[in-house]
Amino acid sequence: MIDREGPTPVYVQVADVIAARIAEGTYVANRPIPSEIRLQQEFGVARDTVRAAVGLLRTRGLVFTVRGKGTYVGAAPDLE
Amino acid sequence: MIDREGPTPVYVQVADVIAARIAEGTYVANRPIPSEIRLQQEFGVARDTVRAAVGLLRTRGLVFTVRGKGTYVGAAPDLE
DNA sequence: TACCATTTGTCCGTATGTATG
DNA sequence: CCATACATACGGACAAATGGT
Repeated sequence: MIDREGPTPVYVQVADVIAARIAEGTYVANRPIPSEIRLQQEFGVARDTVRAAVGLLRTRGLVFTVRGKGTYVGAAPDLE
Repeated sequence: MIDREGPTPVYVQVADVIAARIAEGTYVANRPIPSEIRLQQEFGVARDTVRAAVGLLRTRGLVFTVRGKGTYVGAAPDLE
């Protein structure tokens, strides 16, 4: 699932997979995606890499993160 | 008790000590092992490290964890 | 009901060391 | 040298479940 030989960085590949799951509806709006630990276990990558991937998605506005809770699909709510 | 110089990661050493205590009967089946805070105090390690150690034991099926309660010796009950 | 202590779950930031391209 | 990636380890903050007062 992850190609370590190709030119695309692993963290970008992980981000792409998660983005695809969001697009498919595997990960649903306002629902959390798996935790960093789960993701690094599933993809077999380091924490560094998972965090870089999630950071990318956050930059793209695909997810937002709430400290102590998790990372959610969608745009960050103004407040609550 | 913990060797930070050797090749064995600290979290593996902690896991080994806990596993030994289970084998010895110091920690008893269906009874909780000390909390993460207690363990990090005893071993002088970070919570991160304790959680990695407990995670190992969980993978080995030696313990199971219930959020808000603790980590218990034995196999996880199906339901209750 | 409300509050509180304990415990685990999750994320954040940092740091060190190794290795590859 | 630098970016990427892995592994380990530290410390902190906040969230949520549990159980008791």
